[in-house]
Amino acid sequence: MVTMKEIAKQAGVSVSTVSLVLNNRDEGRVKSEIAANVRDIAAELGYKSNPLASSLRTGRTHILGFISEDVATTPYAGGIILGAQRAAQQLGYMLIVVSTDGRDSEAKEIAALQRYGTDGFLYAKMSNRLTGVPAALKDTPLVLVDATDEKGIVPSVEPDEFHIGYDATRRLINAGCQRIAYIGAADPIIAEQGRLEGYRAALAEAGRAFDARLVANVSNNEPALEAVSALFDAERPDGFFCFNDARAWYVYECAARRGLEVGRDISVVGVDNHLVFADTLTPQLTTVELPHFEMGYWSVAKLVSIIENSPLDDVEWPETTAPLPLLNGPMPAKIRCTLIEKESVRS
Amino acid sequence: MVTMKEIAKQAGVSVSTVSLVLNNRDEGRVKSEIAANVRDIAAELGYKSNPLASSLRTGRTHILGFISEDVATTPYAGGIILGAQRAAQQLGYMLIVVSTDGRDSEAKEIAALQRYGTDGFLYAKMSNRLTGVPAALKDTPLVLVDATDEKGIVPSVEPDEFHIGYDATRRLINAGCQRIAYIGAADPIIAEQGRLEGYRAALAEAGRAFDARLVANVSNNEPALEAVSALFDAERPDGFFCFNDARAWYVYECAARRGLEVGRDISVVGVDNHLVFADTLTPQLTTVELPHFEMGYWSVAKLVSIIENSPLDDVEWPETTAPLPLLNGPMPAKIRCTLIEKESVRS
DNA sequence: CTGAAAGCGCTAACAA
DNA sequence: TTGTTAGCGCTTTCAG
Repeated sequence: MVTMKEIAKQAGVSVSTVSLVLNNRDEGRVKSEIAANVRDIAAELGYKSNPLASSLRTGRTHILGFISEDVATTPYAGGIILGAQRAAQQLGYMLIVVSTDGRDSEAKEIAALQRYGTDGFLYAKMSNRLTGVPAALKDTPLVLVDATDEKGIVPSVEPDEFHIGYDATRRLINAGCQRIAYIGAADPIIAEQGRLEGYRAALAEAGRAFDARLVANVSNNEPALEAVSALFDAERPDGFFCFNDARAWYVYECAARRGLEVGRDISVVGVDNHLVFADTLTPQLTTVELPHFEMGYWSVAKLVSIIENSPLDDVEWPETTAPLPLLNGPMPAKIRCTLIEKESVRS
Repeated sequence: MVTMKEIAKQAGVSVSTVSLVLNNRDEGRVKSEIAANVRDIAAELGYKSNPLASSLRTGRTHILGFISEDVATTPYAGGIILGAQRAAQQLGYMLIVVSTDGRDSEAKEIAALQRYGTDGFLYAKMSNRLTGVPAALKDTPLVLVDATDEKGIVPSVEPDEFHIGYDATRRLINAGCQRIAYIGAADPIIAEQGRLEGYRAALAEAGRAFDARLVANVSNNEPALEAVSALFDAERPDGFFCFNDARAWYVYECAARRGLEVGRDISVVGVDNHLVFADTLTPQLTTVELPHFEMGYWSVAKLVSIIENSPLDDVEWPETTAPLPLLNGPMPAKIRCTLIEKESVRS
């Protein structure tokens, strides 16, 4: 590893000058030719700053901690982490991801991260839950990811749940479905409430009455299949909006057993958690894509803006697939979901 | 953060004495009462070493890099990473996971990690592939995870693919299946070859002829379902060994369409990549569990033993579910897979 | 058995 | 405009 000392020697200047130049603090402090020379030598020698050494002095490690309960075990989280990592890399930070199983390991992991001088934390939960914040994180720069602070204090980045439900239901309406069922989640999470509201709003807008019999709230367990099965037979829906793709699987299974074909006899829209379905396996499923990558990216950008006390505006946005408008016409296609940013309440 | 300096002041000794004691290098160098006193004060004050500061002097950061191509995007990897993280934590290391999409980002990520003074690297691929090793990693302590070095130089930890195929097929034979199909992968990867060999060996051992018509090698794409469907109708197998659970899904779909019930009419064993199936969704699927957690754990333990030049024996093994023996009798159940450790060729 | 002192790579006052 | 110096927290000779 080439150090500033070596560059200083080669350039015939002192280390502090090199430090000034390489940190772009040389404006009006170092003669421009010297600065240029230093930069040249640094480039030539392939100098890479040693962030650990500088952290000792500055107290900034440029390390970010990403904490999630079980997120890292699910593919769902992959995109978020990828996006977070990309943002971190572009902004000159290193992301350390830890997934904690239970309450106890969480505190331990946080402590371990803090020993490494983490500059700030991302805290992620699955499926937009209301959540408390670990005490150890109170006094650190912090952004919640796909979660909402129950006290409304900590800033967060989360999906626009209402529009997920709204867009999905609109799509089914536009596809000509007459009886649209909602296969929801049994847990009291924000995602569930928001999506259900969106479903109702879309129905109302189309002048249709809400019918509670068309709604099944199920968990990820054995009886779920029976519940969906019962709904299938009792109500004979021709459209299904599913809370996630695990729920969509139940619909697929029921359809297969009844000789119904998805895409011809019934239409299904599921929110994509990447939990169950690969695209190739379920070609007829219309998925609402959660912008996981963007969620991760945005979260890190926001965290860094807090840490560096800089505006969020000038972060470079990654090239991303163009948002797909809500189309009339045949299924399937992708529906793009938007994100919400909740500001911190404390100024 | 409480520093050694403070402890030294409180104890009325110098920092170096504190350092000696807290690193357990005090034997015969520091009077035992003083040592005890220092330890007490450290505990009382809740002293945590600052690994970054010590790394400056020692050149060891106790940071490990975990690199994987796309592993982090798939749930498959979750267990590996969890295990790796656990081992790292127990051995006093911090694990930084980066997943690279393509070749270019890989080099960049490695460089970024190396700037943070990574002590060593884990390099993971999915499904046990033969792989080359990035040039930048040549001179670092390195262990391959679920992959095999094509040159046979770098040590690796990987599943025992042969036994996966063997155990799965045995299970189907013992369950009474007469015509056992193998739904394999189309890619030329070690996992595929090994599992197929295991399948053939189990058949041979049972005195059954290998029948190529019962084997379908498919990719994760649309035609796969047709291929499985064709096999279903042409050969009418009553047992299926599937390369992974994505392949098992095709079998489920085909069965559902034909009114066949898995667990009654046909038996299915799939290798568990957690890609498609949650246990609750496919109660009748017998899965060969890949010991992802253990693979991650073992890999890190091995890497650390290389870095610290210490024997692998005294690493504490995590409590793990007892291995399930191969049972005669009814399906379903779990089959446990063992791991192989390949030693480095260079002594 | 213990402490003083140097130094890891870098930054930030302060002098010059 | 540049260099000197001190110090971040820790480890490690080397004297005492």
